[in-house]
Amino acid sequence: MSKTEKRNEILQAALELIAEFGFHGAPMAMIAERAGVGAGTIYRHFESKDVLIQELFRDLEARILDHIQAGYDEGLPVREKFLHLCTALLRYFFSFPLEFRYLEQFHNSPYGRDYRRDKLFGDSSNRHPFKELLEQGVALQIIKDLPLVALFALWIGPLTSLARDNIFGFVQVDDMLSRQVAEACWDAVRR
Amino acid sequence: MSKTEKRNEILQAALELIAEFGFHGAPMAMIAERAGVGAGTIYRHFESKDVLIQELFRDLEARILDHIQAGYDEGLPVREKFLHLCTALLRYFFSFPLEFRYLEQFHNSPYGRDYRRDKLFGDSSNRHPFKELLEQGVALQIIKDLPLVALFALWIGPLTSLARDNIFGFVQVDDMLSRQVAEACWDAVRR
DNA sequence: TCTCCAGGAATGAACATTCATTCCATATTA
DNA sequence: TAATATGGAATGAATGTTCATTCCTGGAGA
Repeated sequence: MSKTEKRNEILQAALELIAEFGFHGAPMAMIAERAGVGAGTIYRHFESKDVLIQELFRDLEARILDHIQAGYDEGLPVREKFLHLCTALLRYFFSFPLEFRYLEQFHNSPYGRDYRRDKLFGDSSNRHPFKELLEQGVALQIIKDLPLVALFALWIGPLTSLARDNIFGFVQVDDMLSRQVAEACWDAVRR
Repeated sequence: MSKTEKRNEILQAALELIAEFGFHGAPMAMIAERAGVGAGTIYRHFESKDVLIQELFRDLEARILDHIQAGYDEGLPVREKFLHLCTALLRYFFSFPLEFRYLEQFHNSPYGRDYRRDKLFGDSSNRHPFKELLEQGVALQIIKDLPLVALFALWIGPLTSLARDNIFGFVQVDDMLSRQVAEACWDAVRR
C-alpha cells in the first residue's frame, strides 16, 4: 500500500467511525484497526487527532463543493440556480450519508463554531456559490433584503434538517419531495 | 440547603458547563465543584451521568413548552398561531442561551436521535402544539401538503439556525428581524 | 435545657477504565 | 547494508464511579 493509499484508508476509517459514533466515540485505536494500520502509524500522517479531524473536514468540503458546482450554470436565473443548489446539496447528502453525518458532527462542535466565524467574518478568499447567489438575488431585489445569516438559516437550515431525518430513516425523501422542499425554501427567501 | 435545592444546584451547574463545554468537556468533578457539592453527592441524586443528562433535558423541555404556551390562543387563525410560536421560540432561546445550547448539544448526539425517534414514532401521549398546528393547517389547505417531517424542517430548522448564530454573536437579531424570519418561515410552509 | 445518640446524607480520596500519544524492536525498501 | 516506515505494547493523564468515613440533624432521655 502506498503512502497516499494508507493516508486515505485512515481518513476513510475516521470518516466512518466518527460519523457513526462521534469524535469521542471513535478512539484512535479503533480508527487504526479499521484502517488496517498500527495506532502509531496514524501519527506519521497526522500530527494529532485534532489535525486529522480538521484535514478530513477540508477534504469533505472540497468534495462537496466540486459535486455541487457540477452542472451549475452561472447564466441561469436566480431562482433556477437556487433550486439547483438545493437539490444538488440534498442529492449529495443522500448519496453520501457518512459524509453528511461527519459534517454535522463537525459543525456542532467547537471546530464548527470556529470555522463558521472564519467563514462569515474572515476574508475567505475561495469562492462561495451560496453566498454569491444570495447577494446577487438581494441586489436584483428578487430575494428578501435580510442579513446574509438569516437567509442562510432559511435556506440551509431546512435542507440539513431534512437530510438528517432522511438518513436516520424518519422520512423517505424522493426526488419529488426534494423538489417540493427546495421550492418551499425558495418561497422563504424570495420577495 | 434542602435536598431539592441541592438537586437544582447540580442541574444548574450541569446546564452551564455542558452548554459551554459539551458533554465530554464537563467532567462530573467539575460539575460537582460548580454546584458546591462533593463529587459523590451527585450520585445520590442521579444514578449516572447519563441519567443526569437526560433528566436535565426533560426539565428544560417542560420549561420551554410552558413558556411557549403562555399567551397562545387556540382560537386565532393558523397564520397568527404560527407566527406566535415562531417568535415565542426565538424569544425563549435568546433569553436563555444556556438552555438553547444545551438542547442543541443534546439533539446532536445519540441521546437526541433516540429522543427524536420516540417523538416521531412513539405514542407520545403529551400534547405537542407545533404538530397540532401543522396538522390543522394542512387539513384546512392553508399549509402545503407535505410530510410532517418536511414541514418541521422548514419551520424549526431556520429558527434554531438563527438562534445559534445570534447566541454566538454572528448576527444581532432584534424583534424586527425575528418577525421577518418568522414570516419567511410562514412563506415556506404556507400554500 | 442540655447531652447524647441514631440514621441518613455528604464527602472526596481511591479505583478501574479509557484514551491520545510515544517509543522502539521489527519489517521493508533502496 | 543503511535508512526509513510500521505496528502495537507501554505510558501517563483524565474520567466516571465507588465506598469507607465524616458530618449533620432532630429527637429521646435526664
